[in-house]
Amino acid sequence: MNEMEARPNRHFIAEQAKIFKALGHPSRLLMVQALRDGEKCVCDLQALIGADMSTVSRHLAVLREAGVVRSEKRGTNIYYALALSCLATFLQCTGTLIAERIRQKSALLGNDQDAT
Amino acid sequence: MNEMEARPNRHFIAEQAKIFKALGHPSRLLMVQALRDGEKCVCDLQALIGADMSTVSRHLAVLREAGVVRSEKRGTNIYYALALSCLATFLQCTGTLIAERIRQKSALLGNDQDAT
DNA sequence: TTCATATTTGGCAAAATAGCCAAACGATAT
DNA sequence: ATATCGTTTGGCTATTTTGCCAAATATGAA
Repeated sequence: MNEMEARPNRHFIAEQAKIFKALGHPSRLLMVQALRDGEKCVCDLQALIGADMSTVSRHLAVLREAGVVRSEKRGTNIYYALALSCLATFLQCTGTLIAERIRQKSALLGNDQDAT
Repeated sequence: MNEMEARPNRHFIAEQAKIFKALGHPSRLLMVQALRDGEKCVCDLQALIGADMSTVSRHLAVLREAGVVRSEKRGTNIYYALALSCLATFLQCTGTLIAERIRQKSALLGNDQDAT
Protein backbone atom coordinates (compact mmCIF):
# COMPACT_ATOMS: atom_id res chain seq x y z
CA MET A 1 0.00 0.00 0.00
CA ASN A 2 0.62 3.68 -0.17
CA GLU A 3 2.82 3.90 -3.17
CA MET A 4 1.52 7.41 -3.59
CA GLU A 5 4.00 9.10 -1.34
CA ALA A 6 6.93 7.58 -3.16
CA ARG A 7 5.62 8.04 -6.71
CA PRO A 8 2.61 10.34 -6.57
CA ASN A 9 -0.21 9.62 -8.95
CA ARG A 10 -2.04 12.22 -10.95
CA HIS A 11 -4.93 12.71 -8.59
CA PHE A 12 -2.67 12.98 -5.63
CA ILE A 13 -0.42 15.57 -7.23
CA ALA A 14 -3.41 17.59 -8.42
CA GLU A 15 -4.83 17.64 -4.93
CA GLN A 16 -1.55 18.77 -3.46
CA ALA A 17 -1.09 21.43 -6.13
CA LYS A 18 -4.54 22.71 -5.27
CA ILE A 19 -3.36 23.51 -1.78
CA PHE A 20 -0.43 25.51 -3.07
CA LYS A 21 -2.52 27.26 -5.66
CA ALA A 22 -5.01 28.26 -3.02
CA LEU A 23 -2.23 29.80 -0.96
CA GLY A 24 -0.70 31.45 -4.01
CA HIS A 25 -2.69 34.65 -3.94
CA PRO A 26 -1.77 37.60 -1.74
CA SER A 27 -5.27 38.11 -0.38
CA ARG A 28 -5.75 34.46 0.42
CA LEU A 29 -2.34 34.16 1.97
CA LEU A 30 -2.99 37.21 4.09
CA MET A 31 -6.22 35.73 5.35
CA VAL A 32 -4.50 32.48 6.17
CA GLN A 33 -1.76 34.33 8.04
CA ALA A 34 -4.45 36.09 10.03
CA LEU A 35 -6.16 32.80 10.82
CA ARG A 36 -3.04 31.62 12.62
CA ASP A 37 -4.24 33.77 15.51
CA GLY A 38 -7.53 31.91 15.60
CA GLU A 39 -10.81 31.74 13.72
CA LYS A 40 -12.40 34.79 12.15
CA CYS A 41 -15.72 35.57 10.53
CA VAL A 42 -15.94 36.60 6.90
CA CYS A 43 -16.55 40.18 7.94
CA ASP A 44 -13.28 40.26 9.88
CA LEU A 45 -11.45 38.95 6.85
CA GLN A 46 -13.13 41.43 4.58
CA ALA A 47 -11.93 44.23 6.81
CA LEU A 48 -8.44 42.79 6.56
CA ILE A 49 -8.44 42.46 2.77
CA GLY A 50 -10.49 45.49 1.89
CA ALA A 51 -12.06 43.96 -1.21
CA ASP A 52 -15.69 43.41 -1.98
CA MET A 53 -17.42 40.95 0.30
CA SER A 54 -18.22 38.73 -2.66
CA THR A 55 -14.57 38.64 -3.62
CA VAL A 56 -13.55 37.64 -0.12
CA SER A 57 -16.18 34.96 -0.09
CA ARG A 58 -14.87 33.53 -3.34
CA HIS A 59 -11.32 33.51 -2.03
CA LEU A 60 -12.49 31.68 1.04
CA ALA A 61 -14.25 29.13 -1.11
CA VAL A 62 -10.96 28.43 -2.89
CA LEU A 63 -9.21 27.90 0.42
CA ARG A 64 -12.02 25.74 1.72
CA GLU A 65 -12.15 23.53 -1.36
CA ALA A 66 -8.41 23.01 -1.13
CA GLY A 67 -8.81 21.96 2.48
CA VAL A 68 -6.68 24.77 3.83
CA VAL A 69 -9.45 26.16 6.00
CA ARG A 70 -12.69 24.89 7.37
CA SER A 71 -15.83 26.92 8.05
CA GLU A 72 -18.43 26.68 10.72
CA LYS A 73 -21.64 28.58 11.07
CA ARG A 74 -22.24 29.81 14.56
CA GLY A 75 -24.89 32.33 15.49
CA THR A 76 -25.20 34.95 12.80
CA ASN A 77 -21.74 34.53 11.31
CA ILE A 78 -19.64 31.94 9.55
CA TYR A 79 -16.28 31.42 11.14
CA TYR A 80 -13.25 30.28 9.21
CA ALA A 81 -10.33 28.49 10.80
CA LEU A 82 -7.11 26.90 9.64
CA ALA A 83 -7.40 23.22 8.80
CA LEU A 84 -3.79 22.57 7.81
CA SER A 85 -1.77 22.41 10.97
CA CYS A 86 1.65 22.01 9.40
CA LEU A 87 1.20 25.19 7.41
CA ALA A 88 2.31 27.44 10.24
CA THR A 89 5.76 25.91 10.29
CA PHE A 90 6.18 26.26 6.58
CA LEU A 91 5.00 29.86 6.62
CA GLN A 92 7.50 30.57 9.33
CA CYS A 93 10.26 29.01 7.28
CA THR A 94 9.51 30.74 3.98
CA GLY A 95 8.95 33.93 5.91
CA THR A 96 12.41 33.83 7.38
CA LEU A 97 13.87 33.00 4.01
CA ILE A 98 12.09 35.85 2.27
CA ALA A 99 13.02 38.30 4.96
CA GLU A 100 16.60 37.25 4.41
CA ARG A 101 16.31 37.70 0.65
CA ILE A 102 14.68 41.08 0.98
CA ARG A 103 17.39 42.16 3.36
CA GLN A 104 20.10 41.07 0.96
CA LYS A 105 18.44 42.79 -1.95
CA SER A 106 18.07 46.01 0.02
CA ALA A 107 21.70 45.80 1.03
CA LEU A 108 22.68 45.50 -2.59
CA LEU A 109 20.60 48.52 -3.45
CA GLY A 110 22.10 50.48 -0.62
CA ASN A 111 18.90 51.11 1.32
CA ASP A 112 18.87 50.05 4.90
CA GLN A 113 15.24 49.04 5.07
CA ASP A 114 12.71 47.66 2.68
CA ALA A 115 10.07 46.99 5.27
CA THR A 116 7.79 49.75 3.99
CA MET B 1 13.39 45.03 13.57
CA ASN B 2 11.60 42.34 11.72
CA GLU B 3 8.06 43.46 12.21
CA MET B 4 7.28 41.72 8.96
CA GLU B 5 6.72 38.31 10.41
CA ALA B 6 4.19 39.64 12.84
CA ARG B 7 2.39 41.96 10.42
CA PRO B 8 3.56 41.19 6.91
CA ASN B 9 3.80 44.08 4.49
CA ARG B 10 2.59 43.99 0.92
CA HIS B 11 5.90 43.17 -0.68
CA PHE B 12 6.60 40.42 1.79
CA ILE B 13 3.23 38.77 1.30
CA ALA B 14 3.49 39.02 -2.47
CA GLU B 15 6.87 37.34 -2.37
CA GLN B 16 5.58 34.55 -0.19
CA ALA B 17 2.49 34.08 -2.34
CA LYS B 18 4.78 33.77 -5.34
CA ILE B 19 6.33 30.69 -3.80
CA PHE B 20 2.95 29.05 -3.31
CA LYS B 21 1.76 30.05 -6.73
CA ALA B 22 4.86 28.55 -8.28
CA LEU B 23 4.16 25.28 -6.52
CA GLY B 24 0.48 25.42 -7.43
CA HIS B 25 0.69 23.68 -10.76
CA PRO B 26 0.78 19.90 -11.18
CA SER B 27 3.73 19.89 -13.56
CA ARG B 28 5.77 22.23 -11.44
CA LEU B 29 4.95 20.37 -8.27
CA LEU B 30 5.88 17.08 -9.90
CA MET B 31 9.24 18.50 -10.92
CA VAL B 32 9.85 19.78 -7.43
CA GLN B 33 8.96 16.41 -5.97
CA ALA B 34 11.46 14.81 -8.31
CA LEU B 35 14.13 17.30 -7.31
CA ARG B 36 13.95 16.05 -3.74
CA ASP B 37 16.07 13.14 -4.96
CA GLY B 38 18.75 15.53 -6.20
CA GLU B 39 19.40 17.87 -9.07
CA LYS B 40 18.24 17.16 -12.60
CA CYS B 41 18.82 18.71 -16.01
CA VAL B 42 15.96 20.18 -17.98
CA CYS B 43 15.97 17.18 -20.27
CA ASP B 44 15.35 14.85 -17.32
CA LEU B 45 12.47 17.00 -16.19
CA GLN B 46 11.01 17.15 -19.65
CA ALA B 47 11.02 13.37 -19.76
CA LEU B 48 9.16 13.42 -16.44
CA ILE B 49 6.53 15.93 -17.49
CA GLY B 50 6.13 14.95 -21.09
CA ALA B 51 5.30 18.44 -22.33
CA ASP B 52 7.13 20.52 -24.89
CA MET B 53 10.64 21.52 -23.88
CA SER B 54 9.68 25.18 -24.06
CA THR B 55 6.81 24.58 -21.70
CA VAL B 56 9.06 22.85 -19.21
CA SER B 57 11.56 25.67 -19.46
CA ARG B 58 8.86 28.22 -18.71
CA HIS B 59 7.68 26.25 -15.70
CA LEU B 60 11.22 26.12 -14.42
CA ALA B 61 11.54 29.86 -14.85
CA VAL B 62 8.50 30.34 -12.64
CA LEU B 63 10.03 28.13 -9.95
CA ARG B 64 13.36 29.86 -10.26
CA GLU B 65 11.92 33.36 -10.02
CA ALA B 66 10.00 32.35 -6.92
CA GLY B 67 13.20 31.07 -5.37
CA VAL B 68 11.99 27.50 -5.10
CA VAL B 69 14.78 26.12 -7.23
CA ARG B 70 18.16 27.31 -8.36
CA SER B 71 19.88 26.49 -11.63
CA GLU B 72 23.49 25.92 -12.47
CA LYS B 73 25.08 25.40 -15.82
CA ARG B 74 27.58 22.62 -15.78
CA GLY B 75 29.11 21.16 -18.91
CA THR B 76 26.49 20.98 -21.63
CA ASN B 77 23.43 20.99 -19.42
CA ILE B 78 21.68 23.20 -16.94
CA TYR B 79 20.95 21.52 -13.65
CA TYR B 80 18.07 22.49 -11.42
CA ALA B 81 18.05 21.85 -7.70
CA LEU B 82 15.77 22.61 -4.77
CA ALA B 83 16.52 25.89 -3.06
CA LEU B 84 13.85 25.73 -0.36
CA SER B 85 14.99 23.28 2.24
CA CYS B 86 11.91 23.38 4.41
CA LEU B 87 9.68 22.42 1.51
CA ALA B 88 10.32 18.71 1.89
CA THR B 89 8.78 18.65 5.34
CA PHE B 90 5.70 20.50 4.20
CA LEU B 91 5.27 18.25 1.19
CA GLN B 92 5.49 15.28 3.46
CA CYS B 93 2.85 16.74 5.74
CA THR B 94 0.35 17.71 3.06
CA GLY B 95 1.03 14.41 1.37
CA THR B 96 0.04 12.46 4.42
CA LEU B 97 -3.02 14.63 4.87
CA ILE B 98 -4.15 14.20 1.28
CA ALA B 99 -3.57 10.48 1.38
CA GLU B 100 -5.79 10.43 4.43
CA ARG B 101 -8.49 12.46 2.70
CA ILE B 102 -8.38 10.33 -0.40
CA ARG B 103 -8.68 7.24 1.73
CA GLN B 104 -11.68 8.62 3.57
CA LYS B 105 -13.36 9.66 0.36
CA SER B 106 -12.80 6.25 -1.17
CA ALA B 107 -14.19 4.63 1.93
CA LEU B 108 -17.31 6.75 1.64
CA LEU B 109 -17.73 5.72 -1.97
CA GLY B 110 -17.27 2.12 -1.07
CA ASN B 111 -14.16 1.48 -3.16
CA ASP B 112 -11.20 0.03 -1.40
CA GLN B 113 -8.52 1.78 -3.39
CA ASP B 114 -8.26 5.09 -5.16
CA ALA B 115 -4.54 4.92 -5.77
CA THR B 116 -4.95 4.51 -9.51
C1' DT C 1 -44.93 38.80 8.66
C1' DT C 2 -41.33 42.27 7.36
C1' DC C 3 -36.73 44.00 7.95
C1' DA C 4 -32.00 43.88 8.49
C1' DT C 5 -27.60 41.48 8.63
C1' DA C 6 -24.10 38.04 6.99
C1' DT C 7 -22.72 35.34 3.35
C1' DT C 8 -22.88 33.05 -1.13
C1' DT C 9 -23.85 32.79 -6.13
C1' DG C 10 -24.72 34.39 -11.19
C1' DG C 11 -22.84 36.86 -14.67
C1' DC C 12 -19.72 39.51 -16.96
C1' DA C 13 -15.25 41.91 -18.49
C1' DA C 14 -10.31 42.43 -17.64
C1' DA C 15 -6.19 40.32 -16.58
C1' DA C 16 -3.12 36.46 -15.94
C1' DT C 17 -1.61 31.81 -17.13
C1' DA C 18 -0.63 27.60 -20.00
C1' DG C 19 1.07 25.43 -23.92
C1' DC C 20 2.51 24.97 -28.48
C1' DC C 21 5.50 26.19 -32.60
C1' DA C 22 9.23 28.50 -34.39
C1' DA C 23 13.15 31.16 -33.79
C1' DA C 24 17.14 32.55 -31.12
C1' DC C 25 20.90 31.68 -28.13
C1' DG C 26 25.27 29.83 -26.17
C1' DA C 27 28.52 26.28 -25.90
C1' DT C 28 30.93 22.52 -27.82
C1' DA C 29 32.50 19.70 -31.60
C1' DT C 30 34.05 19.19 -36.45
C1' DA D 1 33.65 28.60 -40.37
C1' DT D 2 29.34 25.35 -39.89
C1' DA D 3 26.71 22.04 -37.37
C1' DT D 4 24.64 20.26 -33.40
C1' DC D 5 22.89 19.94 -28.75
C1' DG D 6 20.45 21.76 -24.70
C1' DT D 7 17.90 25.46 -23.33
C1' DT D 8 15.43 29.85 -23.45
C1' DT D 9 12.46 33.40 -25.62
C1' DG D 10 8.90 35.58 -29.01
C1' DG D 11 4.48 35.28 -30.37
C1' DC D 12 0.17 33.50 -30.60
C1' DT D 13 -4.45 31.38 -29.01
C1' DA D 14 -7.16 28.97 -25.61
C1' DT D 15 -8.22 28.60 -20.93
C1' DT D 16 -8.41 30.09 -16.20
C1' DT D 17 -8.58 33.44 -12.64
C1' DT D 18 -9.91 37.73 -10.59
C1' DG D 19 -13.01 41.20 -9.00
C1' DC D 20 -16.91 43.88 -9.17
C1' DC D 21 -22.11 44.51 -9.22
C1' DA D 22 -26.42 42.75 -8.55
C1' DA D 23 -29.32 39.23 -7.05
C1' DA D 24 -30.23 35.21 -4.17
C1' DT D 25 -30.16 32.89 0.22
C1' DA D 26 -30.24 32.13 5.05
C1' DT D 27 -30.91 33.53 9.65
C1' DG D 28 -32.10 36.30 13.49
C1' DA D 29 -34.80 40.45 15.21
C1' DA D 30 -38.91 43.29 15.57
